[in-house]
Order: sequence, then structure tokens, then C-alpha cells
Amino acid sequence: MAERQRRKPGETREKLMQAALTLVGKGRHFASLGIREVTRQAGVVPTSFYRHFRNMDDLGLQLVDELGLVLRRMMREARANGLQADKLIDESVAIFVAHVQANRSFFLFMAQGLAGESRAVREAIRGEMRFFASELGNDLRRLQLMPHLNDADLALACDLVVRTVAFSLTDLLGVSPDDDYQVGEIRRRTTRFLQMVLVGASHWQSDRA
Amino acid sequence: MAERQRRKPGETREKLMQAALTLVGKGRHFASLGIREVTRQAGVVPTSFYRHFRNMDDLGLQLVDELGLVLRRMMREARANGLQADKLIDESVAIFVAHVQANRSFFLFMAQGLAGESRAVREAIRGEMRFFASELGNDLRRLQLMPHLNDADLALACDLVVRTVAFSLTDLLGVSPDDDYQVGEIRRRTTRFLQMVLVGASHWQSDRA
DNA sequence: TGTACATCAGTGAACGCGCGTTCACTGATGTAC
DNA sequence: TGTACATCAGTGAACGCGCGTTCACTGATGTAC
Repeated sequence: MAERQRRKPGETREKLMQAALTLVGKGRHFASLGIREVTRQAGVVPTSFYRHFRNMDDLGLQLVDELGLVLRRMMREARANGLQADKLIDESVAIFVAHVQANRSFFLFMAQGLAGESRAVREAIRGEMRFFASELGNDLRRLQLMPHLNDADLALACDLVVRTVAFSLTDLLGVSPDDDYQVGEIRRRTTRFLQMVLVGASHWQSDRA
Repeated sequence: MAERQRRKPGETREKLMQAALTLVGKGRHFASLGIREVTRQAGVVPTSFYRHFRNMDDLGLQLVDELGLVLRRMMREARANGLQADKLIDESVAIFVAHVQANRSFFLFMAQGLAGESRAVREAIRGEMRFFASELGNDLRRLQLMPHLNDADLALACDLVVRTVAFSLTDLLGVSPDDDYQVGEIRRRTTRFLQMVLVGASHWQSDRA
């Protein structure tokens, strides 16, 4: 049965990463996944694993890279989606929720990785969040939405925004993706959190002693 | 070698839970721990495990209960430590950091559990956070620090505070406990996050459309 | 207070199984000349 | 363009090991009378 080998370069690699995500999507924790389990899910012989990854940690790191692409795509969509300050928060949160629903396994992996076993994965995910926050800072600067804040305080506010969204992520992942009511509640709640943070940022300078 | 059985009631149970925490403290993820591994760490025969727990999930749930005690102790200390609004944030954050350092394994377990494999553990930890937020709400009401907020908005602000602190927890757990500089940076940063949130809460009512 | 018995929390041996990893192999694709 | 060879990504068999779990056991403690 050694038929149809070498279909496309990297195909098995893709299948293995997708298999790990699928298992995470089914409720498993990445840290508890085994090589045989992942190859089984991928429909591939266990030895194939070593053609592409040194171990599960290595696979995790490569998943973070792909996660970065997902996040960048989300950011691009948020930027394209009109930028009047009025509905900015509302619509950005809606886009965030939609992307999480569409890439649930990826975001589950991200949430797990934040407190995960591998230091490298943890730091890679933190790095993605930092990048996200700095891009947000650039946007706010460019739109002149927080002109009274110096660079450090703007970065502080952006970091707080990203953290708040990241925590909402764990809310979102805790409810069924089909439960529209709960998903809507989380979306509304996240929007209000962000509003409160931005109100704080607006009044920041003046309140500093 | 069947000597010295039945020392104190619950002694082995304690040892097993402590062993799991010790392994987590060494960098392992709770989801990847096995029964034999935990009993080995506890210096106990594998079969003893079943005298106290049905499986690892069960042990995890019982750890959450103990975590509740740790959190309540922390809350009590924060309350006792003087309550003038002036240094309230500063000192509360300092107490938080001190407790995390003193119970690192517990808080590592908590951070892992938030996105963990067991739904029961996840919800138990969320429950602890909700309790924490509601107690904070009671305190703020009693001290009349946010008199302009209605109950729902006060709860919102308290939730945001607790989330912000919880995220700082993962920062804190990511650096060496001996690295005073980094720990200090996280403490200062957390303080400023909370200040920004509370500035937002102070100006909340007026900014609502 | 003493005795008989139930319960409880420990022990060690044993089981079958799935794990990670190695090895030698195979055949398709890429490359040099 | 054709041929020879290297490389790459797949395969299946095999290994030794640690895993979760069961079982029958033992002796200390608690309880009834």
C-alpha cells in the first residue's frame, strides 16, 4: 500500500499540524497530545512525524507561526472595515468574534499556549500579542484618536486593550460556538470593557499627578 | 516495608496534591501529568492514588478548592491592610504579587486551568474569579469609591479589574521569581493598568450616550 | 473496660496496551552532465 | 534530451518501557455491645 507517495511537498506536514489542531478543537489540551495520536488523526504512519518535526514542541512552535498569519489576516480585515471612531470598537470586536469562530482550534491553541508547557511557545504567543498591540498603537496615532497620550502611555493603553480582548477569547472559547445568545453576550461585554478602557485612556493625562 | 501506615488521616491525599503542584511548579503542565508520575513524586505506591481520587481530573478539582482558600486568604490580607483610596491600588497589587510568589505552584495551576482540558476545573476557576469580583464590588460600594456607577456598571468595572490582574498573573509566572527587577516592572505595570481602568470607571457614567 | 468485628488506607505483583523511537526499505522527484 | 545518481518523504516491523488499572493482601483505627 505504498501508493501515491509524495503528492505535494509539505502535504503531510500540513496534515499533521491540522490533526493537532483538530484534537485541540475536540477539547484536548495540546500538552497532553502524543506523536502517535497526532499521526493517527492525520492518517499517517507514526514514523512520518519525524520527517517534519523533532517533537511535539517543535510542531507547537510551527503552529504559532501559522497563528501569526491568522492574526494578521484578522488585523487587515479590521483595518479595511472602515475607520470612523464612532463604531470602531463595535465593529472590531465583531470581526474578532467572527475570526475566532472561524478558526476556533487555532485560538484554542493560542489560549492554551499562553500558560503552556513550552517556554518557546509561550514567548512566541506573547510576541504575537506585542506585535498586535504595537500595530494598534500605530493606528491610533495615525488616526489621532489619543493625541494627548505620550508614546509610553499609548503603548500602555494598547497593551491593556489587547489583554482585555485576549481574556474575552477565553470566555468565547468556553461557550458553544452555536450558542448565539452567549456569544452575543460576550461580544457586548467585551465592547463595554474596551469602552471603559478607552474612557480611561482619554482621561489619562489629566488624571496623572 | 509495610511499616507506619495510617499516620494521619488525609496525609497521603495531601502528599499527592502537593506532588502534583510540585511538578507543575517545575514547569510541567497539569494536563500532561500521569498518575504514576504523581505518586512517584509523592513517594507513594501507585495504587494509593485510587484511595483518594478517581482520576487526575478529580485531583484537579480538589486543587481548585484549595486554591479558593489561598485566594480568600489573599483577599483578607488586602482588606486588613488599610483602605485609604490613596495607596489602595499600589498596596493591593503588592499583596497580590507577594502571594503569587509565596504560592507560585498554586497560581501556575490556576493559570493553566483557565484554558485547561477539564471543563469542571475551568468553570471552578472562573467561579473563583467571579467571587473575587463580587467581593471587590462589595468593598467599593461600602467605601463609596464609585458612587456614580449603578450595580451593573460597577460589576463590569470589577470584572475588568480582576481580569487585568489575572492576566498580570501570567506575566508574573513567566519570569523568574528571583528576578526582582522584572517582578517590580510587572508590579508597576499592573498598577498602571488598574489606574487606567479605574479612571475609566470614574468617568464612565458621564461618557455614556 | 475488654472483646469482636467492620472499615479504611496502605502494600506489591501483575495485566495488557499504547507510547516514543530506531531501523532498513522503497519509490518518486530533483540535479549534473 | 537522456541517463545516472542523490535526496527526500513516505512505509512497516520491531524494541523496550512506562502507563492506568485490577486484585488480593495486611494491619491500624473506629465502633458496638
